[in-house]
Formats: sequence, C-alpha cells, structure tokens
Amino acid sequence: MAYTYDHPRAALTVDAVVFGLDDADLKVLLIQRGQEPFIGRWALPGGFVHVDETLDQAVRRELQEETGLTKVFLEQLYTIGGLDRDPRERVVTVAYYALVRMSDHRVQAATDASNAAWFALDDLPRLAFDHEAIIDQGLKRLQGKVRYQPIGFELLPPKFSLTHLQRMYEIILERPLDKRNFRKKVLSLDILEELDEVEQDVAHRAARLYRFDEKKYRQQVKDGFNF
Amino acid sequence: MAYTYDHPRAALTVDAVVFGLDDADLKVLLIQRGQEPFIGRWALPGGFVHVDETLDQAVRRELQEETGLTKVFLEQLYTIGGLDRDPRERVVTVAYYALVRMSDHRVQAATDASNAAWFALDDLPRLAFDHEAIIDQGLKRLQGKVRYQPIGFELLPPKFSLTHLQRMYEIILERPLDKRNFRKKVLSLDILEELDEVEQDVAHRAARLYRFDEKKYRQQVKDGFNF
DNA sequence: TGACATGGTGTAACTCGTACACTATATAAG
DNA sequence: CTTATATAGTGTACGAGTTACACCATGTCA
Repeated sequence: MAYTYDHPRAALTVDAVVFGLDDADLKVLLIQRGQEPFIGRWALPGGFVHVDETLDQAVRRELQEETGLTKVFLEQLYTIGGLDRDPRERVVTVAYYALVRMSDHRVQAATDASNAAWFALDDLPRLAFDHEAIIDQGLKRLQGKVRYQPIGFELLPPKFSLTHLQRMYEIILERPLDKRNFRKKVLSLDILEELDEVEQDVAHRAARLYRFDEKKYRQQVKDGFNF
Repeated sequence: MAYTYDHPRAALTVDAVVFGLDDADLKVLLIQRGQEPFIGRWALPGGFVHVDETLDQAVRRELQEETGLTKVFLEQLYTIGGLDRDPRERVVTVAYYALVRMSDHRVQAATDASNAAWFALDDLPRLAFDHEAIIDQGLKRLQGKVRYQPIGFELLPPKFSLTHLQRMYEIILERPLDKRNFRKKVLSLDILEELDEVEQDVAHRAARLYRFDEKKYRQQVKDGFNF
C-alpha cells in the first residue's frame, strides 16, 4: 500500500528521555538499536508517529513496546527539526521526558527482544542520532521544573523518608542541601502526609515515612502558590 | 510531481503567536485566511514546513511572506498533535511565539494581498483551528519567561524611559507594580545603560531614556544570575 | 505665573533563605 | 548487657531581599 502527496513530507517521530532514580544516581533508560542506521548503538526509546494517534499516544505506545513501561509521568520537551538528524531522510522529532519509579517498574525484565537498560547520566554510552543533546535538554528541564513543581515525587516510591526526598533533590540539582533547612522548607509547604510508619530493615534508627498529598497540593495551587 | 511513502504521513506546519506592545495593550498579529478551511476567519501566521528547511526557517519564511516581518525574536512554544485540528487531514503544528517592536515594523503597510492586523488580547475575533488555545499558551509562556529573562526589551523601542519599561511589565503581568520598588530593582540589576537623552515632545517633564545593555547582561549570565 | 501632569527619590517593617551542631534512637557486635 | 555505630530529628540568629508607602522636582501650557 502506498500513500502519495503533492509535496515531499518530513517523517515525524517521538523520543522520550525516561529518568529513573536509584540510591546514587539519576538514570536514563536507553534501548539498543536493532536496525540501521546506528545499529548496535544505544538510543532513546521512540519511533514513528502513526497518522491516527496523537503525539502523547505515540510516545506511550513506543514506551510500552520498547520498554514495557506504562502510565509514566510524561511531558513534552521540544521539537527538533534539523535537516540532517537522520541519514535516511528528513525526520522531525518531538522530544518528551518521562519520570518513573525504578522500584515499581522492573524494566530489565520486561524487555525480551530489544535490549533496554538504565544508564547513569555521567556514564552514557555513545548514542545514536542527536540523542545526547536531547538528554541534556531533558536534564536541564527537569532541574528547572523540580524547583517550582513537585514532580520529583514521580521518581520516588509512594512512601519515603525525608532523607530519601532530600537525596533525590541533591541528585537532581547536583548540589548538597542543608538537612534542617530542607526539612523546614518541605514541611512548611504542607503537601506531605506524615504516616504512622517507619522504615523497615535498616541497621540504625528508622526514619518516619511520608506520602505526597496530591489533594493538598491541588488545593494550594488553586489558592496561588510558590514552592 | 508526486511523493510516495509506505505509510500515511501527517502534514507538518508551524504557527507563530506574534506579540506587540502599544501604549495600552499587548497585541497579537493575525492574518485573515484567504482559503478554505475557515476562509475569512482570522488565524495565526504560519504554514507548511518544507522538507528542505528547518522549523525555524519555516516560521521566519512564513512570517516574511504573510506579514513582512523579519529578524524577530522567536522561540518555540510547543507542538500540537491532536487528531482533528484540521478538517482536511492530520496536521501537526509546531507553535512559536515571537516578540516585535510595533514601532519599528509597520506591519499593516507591509501586507498587500493578504490581510494582516494587530488585535488586543482581550478583543480577539473568532479564530480558525485551535489558534485561540495556542495564543493562551503563548501568553502564559511570555508571562512566565519575562520574570526571569529580559526578553521584554524585544517589545520596546531601543530607547525607553523607566516608565515605559514599567508599563510594559504591568501590561504583560496584568498587575500594577510599585514605581519606586520597580526602579530600584531594575537599576540594581545593572543591565541598563543610562543615556544622556530625554523624551521629546511630551507635555510635561521629560523622562530620562535608557537602553538595554546586552553586553552587561551576557556578562552577568556568565557569572550566575537571578532577575 | 500658576496649574497640571509626570519624573524622580528613601526608609522602615517584614519575609525568606542560609549557616550551623548537638541529642535521640534503633541495630549490631562483643 | 554494654557499647559502638549509623542515621533521625530538632532551633536559632543573621543577612538579603521584598514590600509598603508620600512628597518634592521639573517641564509644558494656558
């Protein structure tokens, strides 16, 4: 079956920078390409946008197909329209970034045929296309956004200690934060629910656990709000 | 001549929300459509992306063709990929916003065939496609960005008084600012050059004129900086 | 020369961010 | 059981920046 147009058309793709967090690092989820061009190289998950699906649907479908991930937090980054990004033909790509709880999603297991793996940001392999630049952009956006919107919780398990939360911000922002000031600030925002529960199986005093209270947060956004 | 592909492809367009400023209002530049669909309706300037031009090039070309504008400040907004935006076929559009000095560019005169005009934001006509939503997004982005980057100067003539500058911020942010605090803040940033010149032809004490000092600004950005 | 319209200026209260160190509590090891 | 160890948890003082607020200066025009 063939489709013809009066003028040549660019191909349209989507690509996603999927961030995850472990104890020490921010990580990015990459897949190893099984076809030319750049066969064997690591690349962002993504692919062609079908004519009957929205951009969001396309990213989610590709993430599902290539990595098994579903229901991730997803936001558009920007659209890249350089002329020679892809050696085959003109390809315009809409880049997204996504945040997932690495603990929830056992990505490695979900990937059978294609090869998917997490890489620390400071230990990336050689990447296909201009995907390294897209990751840089994604990181910058995450670092910026995390300061004025509580999206970071998407990276943490539902229950977490304040130390976990602080470590997350330190890893993302790449600088140390003061413990007392951090706690004061975070608790003053009044968007956390204090649970009657503490960490288990730790070899020292167990920390109290908290949960992000989305209802409270929405209320505050309505009222006009800072962060 | 015809171009054939294995899979159907979405058409790719660009659209620009062009902001201008006069004494009283933020304005948006619209063109009146000469073809179906939405013939006769007002719409954002924009059009199809050629296969051999980047997205930026495409917006600039369309702006030139439809409104006569060149060398405007231009930034990507976001990309809209809804399925039924255009009744003809699947069209994905990359939206931009632009800032121009209305005083410099006599847009009205530059447009002969197609009809272009400025509209105040609170007095928009019925628009084609989903262009009203795009304008809303553009405004939000402008309001956000103006707080931490000195892009507002793109809307003003090269020489301006502090009162002009303040009025610009008041119009964009839609709230009054305190005169003394505003001047203190703006001057403390040290990004303005004080000129040996005052307003002409005003029926009262003439205000001192200033110029945006891009060199100083870049220096400060390098050092690490706030706004 | 006086009315009017806008330009231009300083200070005090308050809020928010930052710097900083010790006690409390759970587990593990001897 | 005692002690070592590892992390949890807590308050205060200083400085910077933001906000609120009112009057004199200067030019044009009638």
